[in-house]
Amino acid sequence: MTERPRIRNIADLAKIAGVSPGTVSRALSGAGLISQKTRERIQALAREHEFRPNIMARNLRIQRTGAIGVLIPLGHETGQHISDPFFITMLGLLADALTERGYDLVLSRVIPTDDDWLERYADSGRVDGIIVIGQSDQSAVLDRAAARYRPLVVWGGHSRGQVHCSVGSDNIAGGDIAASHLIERGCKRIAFFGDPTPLEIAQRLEGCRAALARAGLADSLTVFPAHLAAGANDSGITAYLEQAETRPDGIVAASDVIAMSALRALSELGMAVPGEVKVIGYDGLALGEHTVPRLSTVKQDLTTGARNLVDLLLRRIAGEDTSSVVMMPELVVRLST
Amino acid sequence: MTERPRIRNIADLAKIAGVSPGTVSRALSGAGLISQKTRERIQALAREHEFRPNIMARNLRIQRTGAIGVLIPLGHETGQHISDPFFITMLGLLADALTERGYDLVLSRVIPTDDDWLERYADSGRVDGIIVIGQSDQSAVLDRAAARYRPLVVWGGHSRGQVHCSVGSDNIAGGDIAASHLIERGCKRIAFFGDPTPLEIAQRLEGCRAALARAGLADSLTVFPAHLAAGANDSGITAYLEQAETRPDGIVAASDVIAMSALRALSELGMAVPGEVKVIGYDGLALGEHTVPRLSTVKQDLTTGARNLVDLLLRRIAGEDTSSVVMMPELVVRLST
DNA sequence: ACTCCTATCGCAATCGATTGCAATTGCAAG
DNA sequence: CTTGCAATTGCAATCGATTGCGATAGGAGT
Repeated sequence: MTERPRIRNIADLAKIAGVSPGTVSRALSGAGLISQKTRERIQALAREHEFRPNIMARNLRIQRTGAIGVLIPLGHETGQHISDPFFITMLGLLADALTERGYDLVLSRVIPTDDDWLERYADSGRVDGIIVIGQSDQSAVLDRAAARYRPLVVWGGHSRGQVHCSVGSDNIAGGDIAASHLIERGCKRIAFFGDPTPLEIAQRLEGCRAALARAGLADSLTVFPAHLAAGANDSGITAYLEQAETRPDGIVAASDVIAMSALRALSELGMAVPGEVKVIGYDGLALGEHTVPRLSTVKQDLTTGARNLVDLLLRRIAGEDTSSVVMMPELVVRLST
Repeated sequence: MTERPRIRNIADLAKIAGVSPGTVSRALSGAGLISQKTRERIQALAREHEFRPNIMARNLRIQRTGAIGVLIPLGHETGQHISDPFFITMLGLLADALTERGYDLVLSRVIPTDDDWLERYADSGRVDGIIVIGQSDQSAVLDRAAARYRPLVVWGGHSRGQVHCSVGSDNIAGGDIAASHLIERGCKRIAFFGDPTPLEIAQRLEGCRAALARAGLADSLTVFPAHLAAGANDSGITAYLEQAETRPDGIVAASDVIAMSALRALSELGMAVPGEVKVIGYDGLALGEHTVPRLSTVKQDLTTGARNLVDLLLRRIAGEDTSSVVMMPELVVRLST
């Protein structure tokens, strides 16, 4: 309607405005020494022509992509979807936190087949920094990459001597809280449902053990290595619960999703919750509000967790050196215990 | 260990190799006229020096970003998380399909405050194409954007006269299937749980109505506008079910998540499922396997859905013109009906 | 009116890879 | 040994925005 020649780049706009490309750049980027008048005039012109500076050119010149990679390693269970509601919750929170700080979130699922998937990704130059959700069984890989590639933070557990910067809740304390709660409720035969291959799960189990030891119930603990992924569990859990000699009166699930599977299995076996068996989950997902019965759980504050992840990452990108953050989990009592 | 001067760009490598930058480019990009010998020599050199061409420069020259934007508009329920397991399932499948085709997936949550969020995003130049998950109540916005911006596909319902290219299941047929199933099971007073503001939900309701009309039960349908988001429902659903005069004997839920809330509410009210009330969900998520009782549902094949989305989008990027795809949903009978 | 200073603006190099076109090399045929 | 042709390689422009440095214009001060 206005002009035929579409404005494709900053130079075109400069021509129309009768100034140099540099001036247009300064006018549009906000900062820079430039007079109020010309700035407003050029911005108005840009708006009128619906012109937006090319981001790729900007990225090249500025030497940053404006994107953060979020990686989800699926080390301990190949071939699975990200069916865990935990991920989406975290992902949504990260998306918010990153958008707020002006970054895009590029999502990549990774199935670690070799030992340098992380370093390859870091060197690919597609992102300015990396957030890894969950250590899975890749702690060594994470440590190696962190030694060389600075802008990297990880959601997960913290262990002594760990090189990479992590954010997560105190899994040992969390496991302790869960087990202690069941003990208070009178449980004597406690089972832990979860595969302790990933670091975090191992820590939760460790906390469990500690609580039981304090109560003199150390040898009453049984461990069933249920998978984290929804759906992979069910027949196994049912079979496990059917063995009368190991039938527990309290279950500490390594995640809310596992707890959910346990609840269903118990229901099908006709075992009352919390009457005969008490069940407590881990994570504090919204999901737990909808189970039958509502799920007691150990809640991690994922909102501040996501905020911490982004905060630490951006500080690392800025060159700062940051140390890991461990948050305290919190008991949420609902109706399953 | 080898050389001090780190190889930062293609020119450095060229110097070392004793060739021109152009030759290095050709050697590394795979294609291009170049002799076997030099290609292998240069590739070996690149590997040795751990050199990877700068992606941003490549993007600028090639005029493509190699990224696809996945947008999730949250039009009808502001301030919510993406707590819906449906999203994560779809997201995971999309991530796989896109990675397979060499694209990155950049995730953005959008809370539509104005009418041109989509066009702004499209013009931002950050991505080569856009996939929108769910029409929400933004059909008009989608249509307007689609008229101008080609590489755009949408997961959701299809309606006559729709401009944008969509992939989704036949929601009308799906609603029909759900209601018909309940009718076959002997239900007389059917309730639809779901807020029909989004197009897809409205279509499911329409299908429901059609099935009831055929059975002569047209005026027995009640609609409760439950929110899609988990957690927003519960008190409302319980209150609704407590009103004796409207107590249904069959519930068609607009999503599996809503169905899950319904199951829990029914359990708390002491109403047996499927004895007193039958419940059927919609989506076919893995989640449904873990509810008590296991959830009957109308399943959409999200795997081929995601594949279709990516396929159509890439063809649109290539300049082709594609029309919408409607897939047939499928009844999955479990134990809640 | 003249000098000086500074707030703005223009110029041109730069980021790093790609690619059309021209030049060179190699090889084989005559 | 020379010519011809084709396979490789080099050259240099290009993608579009940013920014340090130098130039200019405007105003202030005397």
